[in-house]
Amino acid sequence: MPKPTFFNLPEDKRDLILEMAIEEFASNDYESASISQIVARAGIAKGSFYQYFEDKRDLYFYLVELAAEEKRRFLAAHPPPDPKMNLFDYMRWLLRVGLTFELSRPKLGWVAFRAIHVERPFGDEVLDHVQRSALDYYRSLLQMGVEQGSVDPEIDMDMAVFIVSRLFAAYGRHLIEREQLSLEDLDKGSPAYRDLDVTDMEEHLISFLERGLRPCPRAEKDRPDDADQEPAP
Amino acid sequence: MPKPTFFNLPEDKRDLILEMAIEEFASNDYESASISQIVARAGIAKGSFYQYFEDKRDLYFYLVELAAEEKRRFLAAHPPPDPKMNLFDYMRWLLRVGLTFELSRPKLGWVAFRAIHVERPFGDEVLDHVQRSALDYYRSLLQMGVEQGSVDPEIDMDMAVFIVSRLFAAYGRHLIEREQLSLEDLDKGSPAYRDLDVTDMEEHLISFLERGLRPCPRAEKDRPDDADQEPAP
DNA sequence: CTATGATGTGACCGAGCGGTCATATGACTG
DNA sequence: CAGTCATATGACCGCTCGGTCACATCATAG
Repeated sequence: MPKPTFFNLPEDKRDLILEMAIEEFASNDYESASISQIVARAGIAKGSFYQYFEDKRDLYFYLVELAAEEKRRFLAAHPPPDPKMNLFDYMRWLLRVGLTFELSRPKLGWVAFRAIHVERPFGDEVLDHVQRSALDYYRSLLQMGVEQGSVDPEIDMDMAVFIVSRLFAAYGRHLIEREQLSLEDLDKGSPAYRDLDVTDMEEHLISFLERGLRPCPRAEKDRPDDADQEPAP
Repeated sequence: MPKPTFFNLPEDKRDLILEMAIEEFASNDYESASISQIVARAGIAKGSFYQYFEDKRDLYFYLVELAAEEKRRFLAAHPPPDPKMNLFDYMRWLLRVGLTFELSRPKLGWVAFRAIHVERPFGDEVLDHVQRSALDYYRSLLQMGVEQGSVDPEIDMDMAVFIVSRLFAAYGRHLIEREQLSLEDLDKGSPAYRDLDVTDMEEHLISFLERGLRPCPRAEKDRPDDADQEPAP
């Protein structure tokens, strides 16, 4: 955790430092992210940085937790209209709010993506529970879908979690790349992306998931015998 | 491209250098991948390295092209039993062969993953065509599926390509992480993964894709009016 | 043998890194 | 005023980096 000194800082200064840190860790590996760059861009002395954080790793862990925390806060601040809605309507909401978050804090999104999917500079020490809690969230959603009757109970739950989590996680970055949106512009709150109409994409993805997950009226296709869903690993 | 000197090397030595280079670029960013580490592990002098490659970037580009080329070769060496088979059977084959490749050369897979999905140290200079050709491959597959009648022609093609490519790309890494397979062991040809029975996972993924993509006998659900597939962006 | 040209080598260079520390600054206390 | 304490600073340290270069090695040709 950052030292108390950091939290005693005026908010502007603290935010500026965090912004520069996020930018650095969003565009570089843990190894190549440079404290020297961060302090230079934030306009503080190297020594000051080490009054705020124990070391590089301290900052890194803080940023990753921050990313998770901010996303949680964002979701909580934009709750679905009806908490008991149909699973796929709920997913449509989740996809939309998740995208809005990713478009407004794209660099924070990259920090999390790197931490979860590309590098683990300190083993699974911290990340593990962040990733796991996201997966558990999807799992409970899908479980709810099964109970609602909107998800086929024959579906393999692990596979369903894999599919939904990967597609949802990739969705934002895919859209950013496809539309060639600039992370800088997005971060500055550029209104550019508001011109985007994503309802079609959203609809295509959700309706694909619905077709793939919902109970299937026809028999389980051509392999009717091995439909067990968890053949003890 | 590497200098002629590199290709004049005895095969063992060349392969050893490449193996160490792949290992380094698989576990590090472009920036943090270290030539010093590579030459140390390969047992050659720093000066020798620069007889073989122009510079770090030369090696990097070569490795990325190599990864793409090796995967193409692997697919070509394990062709599907019947080239005219049903789309989803074809996908089952592709998933299986792709997984086998990823399990036998996992580090090469990481080099490609980093290059395509996490970093572009030199703009889109080289990678673009590698990624694009993979996407075009999936697109033509799906197009074929439409013509076969196994894919719903109403499906949005871009979304379908997104879904299939992301899931296929994530599948191998997901399995490696889930089973906690060691990249070292896999690279050494450890037989460990042969004990794995992946047919169930495979079947779950493919049958999910089939449900999601196949023509839907029922009406287009509850939003029958806006079924256009590309409302000019 | 010598001469030549390709290949191998590691000390060396300037730069940037994470991190430290003696010192400076400034606000508050008495 | 002096004394104290939290904070700010940048020169500095040891290290590693990508890359270079003068030189060593060696096979072949004459």
